Amino acid sequence: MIRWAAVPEMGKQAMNRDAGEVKNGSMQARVIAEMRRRIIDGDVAPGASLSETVLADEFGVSRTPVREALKQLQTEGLVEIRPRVGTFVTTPSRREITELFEMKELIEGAAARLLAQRGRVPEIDSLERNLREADAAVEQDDRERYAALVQEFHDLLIAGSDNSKLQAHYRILMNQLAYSRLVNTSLSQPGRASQSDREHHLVLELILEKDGDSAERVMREHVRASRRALLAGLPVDGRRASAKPKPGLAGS
Amino acid sequence: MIRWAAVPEMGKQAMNRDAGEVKNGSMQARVIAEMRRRIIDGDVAPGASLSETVLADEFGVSRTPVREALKQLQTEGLVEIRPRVGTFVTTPSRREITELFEMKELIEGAAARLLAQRGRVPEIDSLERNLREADAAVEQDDRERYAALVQEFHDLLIAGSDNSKLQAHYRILMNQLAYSRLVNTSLSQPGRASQSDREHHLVLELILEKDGDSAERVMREHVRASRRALLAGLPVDGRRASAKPKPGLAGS
DNA sequence: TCAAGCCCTCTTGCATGGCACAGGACCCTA
DNA sequence: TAGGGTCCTGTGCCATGCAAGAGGGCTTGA
Repeated sequence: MIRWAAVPEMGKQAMNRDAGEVKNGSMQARVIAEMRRRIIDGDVAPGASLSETVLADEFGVSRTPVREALKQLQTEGLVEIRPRVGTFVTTPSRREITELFEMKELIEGAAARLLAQRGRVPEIDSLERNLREADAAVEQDDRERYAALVQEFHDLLIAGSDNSKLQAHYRILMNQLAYSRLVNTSLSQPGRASQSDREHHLVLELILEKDGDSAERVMREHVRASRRALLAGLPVDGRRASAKPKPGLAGS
Repeated sequence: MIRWAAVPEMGKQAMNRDAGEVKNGSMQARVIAEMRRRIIDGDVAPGASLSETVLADEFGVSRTPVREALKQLQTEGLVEIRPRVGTFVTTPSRREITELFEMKELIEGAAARLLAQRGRVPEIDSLERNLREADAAVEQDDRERYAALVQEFHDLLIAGSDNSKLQAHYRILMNQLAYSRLVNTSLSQPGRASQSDREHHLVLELILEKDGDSAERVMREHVRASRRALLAGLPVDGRRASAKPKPGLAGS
C-alpha cells in the first residue's frame, strides 16, 4: 500500500528524502511522523488525551520537541490543543465528514480533469496496470487487495494532476478522514467493489479520450457513490470507525 | 522593545482554523498573527531572513514562542525553515502561482455551486449589497475601493459555501498567494474592473437561479480571466508583486 | 593575484526548570 | 446528607542554557 510518508510542510520542496523511513535527524520530525501514523491508523483512540510528559518519556526526548510536534499536528487537524487543559485526538463530527467528502469530490474531480488535459503521461500507464490488477482482485473477491488498489488508483490520479498544491491539500484531507481505514467500510457494502471498479474504468476511459469535463463529472459522481456506500456502513453517530462510542459525550 | 504594543490592531479576525474559538492570549498566538500579517502585507520582503533571536527581542519574548510561531507559519506555507541555517519568507515561483490559481478556481467554483444549492441565505443579501457598491465604485473609477469590494465578494462567496474545511483551505491558499496585494495588479489592466464587475453579476444571477452547474462554470471562467489579467501585469520572473513591470513580456 | 583550507561566529535543535491556570478531590460547615 | 469553598495535582506556557551544524571570512600557501 502506498502511503505518503509524511506531510512535513506545504512549502516548496515536496519530498527531499526519497520516501521510506524518515531518517531525518530531527527528533520532532520523528515524533510527528510516528504520532501521525498512530492517529491515522487508529492506534490511539479518538478523543484520547496526549500528554506532553508521557510522550516525551516514551520517545526518550524532552517535552520541547513533543510540544512542537503536537502543535504541527494541530494545524493538520489531527489533534486539538485546549490551552491549559491538554491535547486530544480530534474526532470529526458527521458534519465534518460530509465537508471532507465534499472537498474530496472537488479535488479528485479536478485531478481527473487535469490529468485528462495532460495527455499520455506515465501515471496513465500505472492507472491501466492498476485497473488490470483490480479486475483480477474483484474476480477473486479479494477485498483487501482491492482496497489497496483503490487507494493506489486515487493516489495515482492525484499524482497525475501534476499540481503540488493540490496534492498537499489532498493529503491533509485524507489524513483527517483517516481514509485508509474507511475504505474497507465502504467496500463492505455488497456489490460495491465491482461497481467501484466499473466507475474507475469509466473515469480512465474518459481521461484517455482527453474529455476533461466528463472525466471530472464522472469522477465526482464516483466519489459521491463511494461516500454513500461508506456512510451506509457506518454507525449512526458518525464518529471515526474505531468504535468504542463514548456514552457520556454531549450530543452534536 | 515592546514594539508590538505600538501596533494598534494586529489581527482583525482570528483566522484560527477548525472553528477554534481560542481567543488565545498566548504570546505565540500574537506572534503568529503579527508575522502572518507582515508577510501577507509585504512588510517583510520575500526571501528575507527571519531570525528567532531578533524576533524574540523585538516582541519582547523568549525564543521559544517565536520558534513555535515560525513552525506554524511553515505549515501554512508562508516561511521556509532550513535546519541549522535559518527561516526565510517563501517566494512562490511562477509555477506555484499557477498551481495556486488552479486551486483558487477550483474552490471558488465549488463555493458558487454550493451557495446556489443553499437557496436564499444571508450571504446572498450581502453579495447583492456588495455588487451595488461595486457598481458605484466602477462608475466613479475608484479602483482602490473596488479592489476591497472584490475581496469581499470572494470572501462572501466562500463563507456562503457553508463548508468550514473549504474555507480553511481557501484561506491558506490566499495567504500563500498574498492575494490581497495581487488584486491591485490585476485591476490595473485597462477595462478589467468593469469586466470583473460584469462577471460577478453573472455569477450571482446564476446563483439566484439555483443553477449550480452554470454558477460553478462561470465562476471558474471568472477566476481564469482574473488570473490572465494578473499575470499580464506581473514581471516575467513571476515573483511576488514588487511592482516592477518589465516590458518584454513572454507570450502566454 | 588567486585558490584552498581552517576557524570563528551565527544559527537553530534540544534539555531543563519555573510559573500560572484548570479541574477535580477533599474537607468543612450547615 | 448536601452544599460550597479550598487545596492539590496535572497541564500547557515560557525562559534560559548548552551543543551541534552551516556559512562566511580570514589566513596561508603557491
